[in-house]
Amino acid sequence: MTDSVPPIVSIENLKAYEGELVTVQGWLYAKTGKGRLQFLQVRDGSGLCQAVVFKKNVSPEDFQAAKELTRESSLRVTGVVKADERAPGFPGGYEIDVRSLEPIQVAEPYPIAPKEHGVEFLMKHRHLWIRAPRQWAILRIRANITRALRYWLDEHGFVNVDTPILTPAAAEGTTTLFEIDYHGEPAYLAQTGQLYNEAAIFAFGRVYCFGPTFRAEKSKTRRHLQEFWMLEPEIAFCDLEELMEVQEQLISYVIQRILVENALELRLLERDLTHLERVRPPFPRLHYDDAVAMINRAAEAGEKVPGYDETVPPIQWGDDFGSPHETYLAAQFDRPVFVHHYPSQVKAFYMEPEPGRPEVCRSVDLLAPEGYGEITGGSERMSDPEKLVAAIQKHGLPLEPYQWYLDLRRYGSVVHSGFGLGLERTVAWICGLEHVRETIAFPRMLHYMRP
RNA sequence: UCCUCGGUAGCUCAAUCGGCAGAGCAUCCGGCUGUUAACCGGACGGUUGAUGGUUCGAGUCCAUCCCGAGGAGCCA
Repeated sequence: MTDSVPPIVSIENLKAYEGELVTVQGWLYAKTGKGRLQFLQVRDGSGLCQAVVFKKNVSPEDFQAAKELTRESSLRVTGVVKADERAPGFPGGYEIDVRSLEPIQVAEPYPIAPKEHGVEFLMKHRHLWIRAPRQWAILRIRANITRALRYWLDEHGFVNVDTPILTPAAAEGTTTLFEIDYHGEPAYLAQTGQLYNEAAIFAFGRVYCFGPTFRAEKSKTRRHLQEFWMLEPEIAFCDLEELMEVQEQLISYVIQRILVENALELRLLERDLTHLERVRPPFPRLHYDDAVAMINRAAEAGEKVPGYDETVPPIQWGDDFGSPHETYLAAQFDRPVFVHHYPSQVKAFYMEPEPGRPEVCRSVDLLAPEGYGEITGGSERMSDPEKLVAAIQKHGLPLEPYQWYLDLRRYGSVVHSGFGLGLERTVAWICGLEHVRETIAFPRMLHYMRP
């Protein structure tokens, strides 16, 4: 068997082949030449490892080929796996002592150097930028967050029901929507699947949808995209308190799983893990009344908003929080915090008013720590048909398009609740990123959709 | 939509008071047996975002526009 062809192995599995002859196929991330020695850093999608080409160990042709390889050239290298503390890469610690190599394509000069670049340049080369180690780590974590979210829901009796992306009207009647031509009739890209989820719970009990949503808002901040992915669970026979329990269980599960399964990626991102390790139930709960009092106490004392370089602005009871308010509130806790019972006037029409205190509703937002802002928003839904009709009219919305939605309250209405989780903000928080644009392979931002 | 900052070599940036357009990296050539964004020597590299104006002279000052970044509002 001495003439057998060496196996093609993944870099993440190199360790298992120590001392053996293997082939790795991938792309050249970086190269350092040193006379009769060439260090090749090879990526294959699963990781990155160093391949060492000694002139005396390979044919003259192969050594010359190694010298002529450019960054991002595709290649196969065959050699013996050796443990070496000096070997860079991820997982790292193992390198390939090359015996032969086969360039597949020698790449043209690569525009992205392994050093500092500006945001504009990198975004224009997003199709190439995603090859970089940091982006690789982020997008792998994103994929695993998605997997963990779905896994937890699937294991807890939720049925995945996909909701439409093309919709006839605004679901909440608030935010700006992208309009398209639906065979002569105006239609809109969905900003939420919630109303359809509410129909689905009467068939399946617990459901979730998970897909892209669209907001045509002129938002240009580190927390906003025009197209983002939202996970929306909806649960029958569930009130506000139970809704918060579901959220803290789900989010804690995801984070603890990422800490274990993506330790390598988090290390690559140099993420401070102490914040994430604390994310376990229960999360603190803060009533809107108390939040307002906290903010105004801080405003009076002239406290600074962390990372904002301005003092906490005062707030009137009944107003929604601005970004500085949310950032200040979240900074007062060492884990995500629920803020519940917002004023009804600043929330959507379908949220259940608090019995005996209709000026507030049974709504809840989850604020992530470290300034990442609102990552979920949800509520107990109004279940009484007459109250819902009144709420729709009070918000100045037409009744006719909501007839099917009102049907849900006519045929076996029950207490139910749901929430939406912004995937990109969650990824940014877990990865410790400055901006959500790096949390999705091809972000859609204000006036920016190429590539 | 509003506020603030920015646009100079492929990339990251410098250029004093308005006075010769510069450096590092990348690329190419040569050297080096343990490099980690290697190092040493050499070469190549410019419509200073666009248009108009002020001036003997504009990267620099003025006006308008284009593009980008951060923030506000709104939201996940």
